[in-house]
Amino acid sequence: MEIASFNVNSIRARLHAVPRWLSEAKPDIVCLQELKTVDANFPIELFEELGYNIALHGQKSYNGVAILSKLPFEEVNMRLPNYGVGESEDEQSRYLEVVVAGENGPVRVASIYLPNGNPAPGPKYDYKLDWMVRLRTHAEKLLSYEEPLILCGDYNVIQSADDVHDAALWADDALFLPQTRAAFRSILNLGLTSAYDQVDGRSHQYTYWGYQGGARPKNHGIRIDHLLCSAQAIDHLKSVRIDDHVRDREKPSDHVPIIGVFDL
DNA sequence: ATGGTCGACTCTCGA
Repeated sequence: MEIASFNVNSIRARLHAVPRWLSEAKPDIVCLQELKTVDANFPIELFEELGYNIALHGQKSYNGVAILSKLPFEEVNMRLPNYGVGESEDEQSRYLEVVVAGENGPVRVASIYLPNGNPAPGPKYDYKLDWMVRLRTHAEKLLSYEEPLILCGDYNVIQSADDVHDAALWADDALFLPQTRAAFRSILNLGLTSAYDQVDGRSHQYTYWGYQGGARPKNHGIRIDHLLCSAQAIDHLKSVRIDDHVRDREKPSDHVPIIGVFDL
């Protein structure tokens, strides 16, 4: 089973780029982020024609997540539960979770668009940190099921200096502040492994290059898109890749897909 | 010499 994460930066601006990549890569499950549209304007038929079932949690203008799956959904859950942290409801569309039937039992997959948090400090940064606490609490609950679990998404976290071309330039950014990295580590420390880190002998590649200042040709990128895996998932991981060539095509997203191949 | 980000949406904000 091939499972991918792809922040598309507006699904309607990517009506060529996303289907093209899907028809080449043929992943079984794709977690999309930053749809930037309501469900009614999502191009459902385009992806159904490629053989996908679609779970949607859109929002006008900002955010929005979806999961495309060749396997039917056994369960679909929108929004992170509040767990008594921060605001009363998770009103921004940033979390969608499904269960599909794998060959050896259920596989739980989530599409996550973690808040950016800039400028920090400030209310947006507080929202990011609160959201990370809620995600941690929820991940702890999901891990208790002892199932293959893959939390895919744009985490908006630069985990280490190896994941950025010039750490000094990002020192004060919400994606790289020590508090952000500590919150991310505490999620990993529950027992989740980033699929990419599991593959030996690879120097860190990036998953995002901004549109400004020739970031892509200069390779001024960051690695912020991850597949976080439970033990029951990581034990079945065969390979991981980042399809960074799609960043050089016409009208690209600023992110590229990351794909994990699992024996599940 | 000029312009040097893009997307959604009213034109400025978010990333």
